[in-house]
Amino acid sequence: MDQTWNAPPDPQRFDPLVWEIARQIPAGKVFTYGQIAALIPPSPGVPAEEFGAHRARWAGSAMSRCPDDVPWQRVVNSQGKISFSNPKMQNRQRELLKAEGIEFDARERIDLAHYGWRGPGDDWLQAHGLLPPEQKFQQGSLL
DNA sequence: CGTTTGACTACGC
DNA sequence: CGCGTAGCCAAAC
Repeated sequence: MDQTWNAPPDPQRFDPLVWEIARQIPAGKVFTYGQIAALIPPSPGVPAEEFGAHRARWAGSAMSRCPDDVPWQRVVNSQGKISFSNPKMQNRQRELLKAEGIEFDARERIDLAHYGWRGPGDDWLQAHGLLPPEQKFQQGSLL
């Protein structure tokens, strides 16, 4: 539970981008915190290395504050597991995902190879000022 | 005002 | 494959 650095230096820019990307995730698919964050350009003044080291957690932080129209249940961690520590919330997310046709294995894990979303199209990314195709997912090594 | 508590991930055992 | 650790902030109690 050592959370370290919870929020980006520019949540006003970062958070809305996280939410907008999450809104693109289709029902029946899931995306990870790290994958969302990997599409966002580094915050001004933050070294790429440092940004990469914390962005996934920052994405989680942004999701904790997301507007009602964001399908928050479709965002899981890099292991394909639900990231809530609160059991009540874990159940809520699991039920919502099951209702969308997503299956969990015996260890409460989702098979990302099968249910993982491939991400927004390059055209969409470009239109939203996000990372160009050649940099997509390549910043750091996070998922 | 000190403590507790987090929607993460990679990596080493 | 499961479990612990680093990272070392900040808002809510």
